[in-house]
Amino acid sequence: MMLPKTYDFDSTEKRIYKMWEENGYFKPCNDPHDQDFDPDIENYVISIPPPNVTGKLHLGHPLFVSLEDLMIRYHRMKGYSTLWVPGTDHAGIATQLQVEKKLREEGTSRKEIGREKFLERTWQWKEEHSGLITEQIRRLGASCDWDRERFTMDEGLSNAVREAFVHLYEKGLIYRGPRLINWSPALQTAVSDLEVEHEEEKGTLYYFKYRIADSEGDFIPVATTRPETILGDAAVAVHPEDERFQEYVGKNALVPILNREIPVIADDYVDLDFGTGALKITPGHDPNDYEIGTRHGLEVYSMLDKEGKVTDVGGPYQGQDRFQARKNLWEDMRKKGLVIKEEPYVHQVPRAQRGGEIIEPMVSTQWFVDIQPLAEKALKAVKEGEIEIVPERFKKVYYNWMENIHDWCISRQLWWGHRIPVWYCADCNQITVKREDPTACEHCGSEDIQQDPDVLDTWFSSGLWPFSTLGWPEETPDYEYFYPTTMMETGYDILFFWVARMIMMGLELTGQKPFSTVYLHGLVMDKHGQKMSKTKGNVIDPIEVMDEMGTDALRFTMLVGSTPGNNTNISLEKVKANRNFANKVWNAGRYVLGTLPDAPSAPRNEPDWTLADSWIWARLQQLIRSVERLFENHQYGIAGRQIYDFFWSEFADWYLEISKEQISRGGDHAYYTIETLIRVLDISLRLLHPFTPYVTEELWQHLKEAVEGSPFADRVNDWEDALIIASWPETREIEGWEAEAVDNFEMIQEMVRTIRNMRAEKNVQDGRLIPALIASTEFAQLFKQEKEILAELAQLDKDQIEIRKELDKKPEGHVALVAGPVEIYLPLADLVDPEEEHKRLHNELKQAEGQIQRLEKLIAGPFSEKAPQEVVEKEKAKLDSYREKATTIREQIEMLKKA
RNA sequence: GGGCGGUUAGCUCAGCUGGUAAGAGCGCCUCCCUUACAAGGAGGAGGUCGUUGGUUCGAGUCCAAUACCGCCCA
Repeated sequence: MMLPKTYDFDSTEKRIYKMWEENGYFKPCNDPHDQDFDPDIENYVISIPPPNVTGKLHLGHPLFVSLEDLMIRYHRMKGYSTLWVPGTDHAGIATQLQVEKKLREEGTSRKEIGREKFLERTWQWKEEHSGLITEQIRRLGASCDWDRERFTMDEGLSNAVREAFVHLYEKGLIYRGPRLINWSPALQTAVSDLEVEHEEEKGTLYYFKYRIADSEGDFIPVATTRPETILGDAAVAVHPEDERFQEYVGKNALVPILNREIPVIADDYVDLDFGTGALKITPGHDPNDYEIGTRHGLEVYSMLDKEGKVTDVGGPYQGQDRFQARKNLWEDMRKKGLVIKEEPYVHQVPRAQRGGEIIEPMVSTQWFVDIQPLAEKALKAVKEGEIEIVPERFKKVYYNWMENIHDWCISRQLWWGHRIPVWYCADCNQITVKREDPTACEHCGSEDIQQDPDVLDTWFSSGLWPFSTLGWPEETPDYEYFYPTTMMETGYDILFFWVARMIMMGLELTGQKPFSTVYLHGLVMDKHGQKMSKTKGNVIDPIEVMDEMGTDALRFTMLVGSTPGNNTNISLEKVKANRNFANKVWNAGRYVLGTLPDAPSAPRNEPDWTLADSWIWARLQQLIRSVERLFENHQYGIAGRQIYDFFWSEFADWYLEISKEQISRGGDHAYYTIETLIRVLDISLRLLHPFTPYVTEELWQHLKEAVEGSPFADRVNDWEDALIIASWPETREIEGWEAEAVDNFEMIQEMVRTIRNMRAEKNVQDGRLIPALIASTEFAQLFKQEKEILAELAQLDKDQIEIRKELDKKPEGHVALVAGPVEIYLPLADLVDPEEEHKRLHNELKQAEGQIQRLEKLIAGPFSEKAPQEVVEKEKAKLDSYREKATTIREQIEMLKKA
């Protein structure tokens, strides 16, 4: 069968994916649901970081999918019972916003249609859109077990959420109360600290007078970036050691316009050098002030309502929008002579991660997780090495966050999500917290109970993901066998959102770590390291990329372009280069398949391996060992690059070319060369499979089929039905012959390069075979043996190659070349310009002499004594070869002079 | 304010356990559409590895300062 000249990913990918899935290759090879299940077989489990159920693929997805799929495929080939659990989360805010937008377009709203109807619509929306993202993940080649796909709002996972909530509540780790939280006036919900971003923005610093009560004319100057919050001030604070304001401490100050009396307090939180050195304290609207307020027992005034409008606390400004009130109040204060000055000022503005609206810190009654006890355990698990974090530096970040953690506000004033399992009794005012929906108050039996209207933070449910997806709280077979999971692979940007919370929840709820290793990847940026955004117009759509260049190209780009924990800059040029690589693999495969018909049906003798055979085999074994070591250290990018280099620069560029000559000899040479081609290609495809699954599977299938119909049919007896489940190449011990083979082959390579170089320099026409005279004491034997190969690769006339141990006389009219200790003479008399030759040889001599000098100095120095013997020997050998080379060049120059 | 990362060829980046005049892809220059591949082949130009100091026989790699860029936390 003839393969197309170019790898056609378009016609391949869908077919291959379907074949994998239909054959059940994505399922664990040892499944607790099977008859012959063996609980002792080692497993390897990843739960996917669930993407937003109604989301669309962006470049972050190919990165994590490629990495996780690589880990899974590698371990599957190694024989682990691998399970990759796919799924999506309900993304409370994002999804609700999408549906609300839709409703708006229809001229209605969520409030208008009511909760029940709204949820119906949202489920409908989810059904319509959830297919997209999973379809796209499939397209990336993800080998996850789709039969185990989960969604955070599935029945099972909802039970898990409920169990978690009630468990924590019963343990006293969940409480409800008024606290300062981050409020989003536009979304009309509380959000957690993590969902607020602090951006530096230009603003104004407003200076004004805080008058002292009963002390006409006295005032404390105060500066603020948010004058409207003056309405909620509860104190004026000065530094205890600040002499300027000492006399006022203990007295009262008058809130501008409102004339409310508030105390002047001393607290060393105040920065003496900032602003005026005095601070207004607004416990109801600033986290730091809230803490100071708690310390000093200050009143908490809430001067803004949930829509960001001034409350009755603000007296005359009641009902005004927060920004309007700022203007009006400031204007009124100016009229009263309380304004000192304004100056431009850059300050941190809290904005909603979603939507970018300015977040309003305010006091609100919400549900919280008492996080300290959970954090302690989570901290310990990482500190004691029970959970490994890669790269290691993120451990510090993790510790720092865990050690300064704040209670987690988990209630959201949304409709889309897990409703809080708490019921309030209208009769006795007590609350009922239940795993099953109650029909009556558990305290007084009243049936007049109402469920809390709020839902839980989406991250509350995703924090349970590694175990809820396996069936927890039920002790399912999956949960028992696959939990704890092995690897948590995700972006470092959600270390806190996700990883940290999963560790806390996992340890608390299951009593076990949720996973052994955390691997954090970086973010995907554009080719200049800029964040991709619609406004910058630098967004790359992965779907388009796959359409144009294939999935393997995109995956390989992601994998080799990334270093753990570092951002990855991606550009179409890079993807293109890797598309070319996929095509290279394809064509090398085509070539190997094409050689099979030339193979004799059986060898006559035991194999007599050529230098090239030995070399490529030694290099391949080296590669396998290296890849193994790199995979163990999670250095997937480097591993990929090494495989790429081996395949292209050694296998394709050298061995394939040499094989043509060896096959043309026929007989055993042809037989064993073709066998080597098959073996090296097979192993290369196996190594490459986790990186570029499609092209390797497709090609491997062709290879298998072709070999089955060839004299080598018995070689594929132990090949599995598909590459995806084929065994991973095993590392072999070094047998001792390898180093010499590699050294000798490298000598051949140097010879060939030297001659090619000269051909190019002298513009010798491609295809023109030239004679050569080669002299080397050490390598004459080798060259005689490899004469055909040399001729083939350097385009020499093999009948006119003369190889000698030494020359009694240098030939005239030749171009003289030196490759290491070897002299080469090419009879290019017509092309030789003595002057030019002299210059060239002189340059080479100069270079060699430079090296000699450097090495002599090195060896004469303390290096010889202090460096390991091996390294010293290597340098000495180098020196010798440079000396030889220099001598040869000098002789050649002499020769040239005579001519 | 605390912490982290980056700074290597024109561009984008590798460089794992320090080993000896630095690698890749793209771009550039010369030649070649040879029966695996022009999405290719052969050859070439191009870098005092941000700066300064230190450790070491030996530093792009380890340590310390410093500059610039970026990120996280407060």
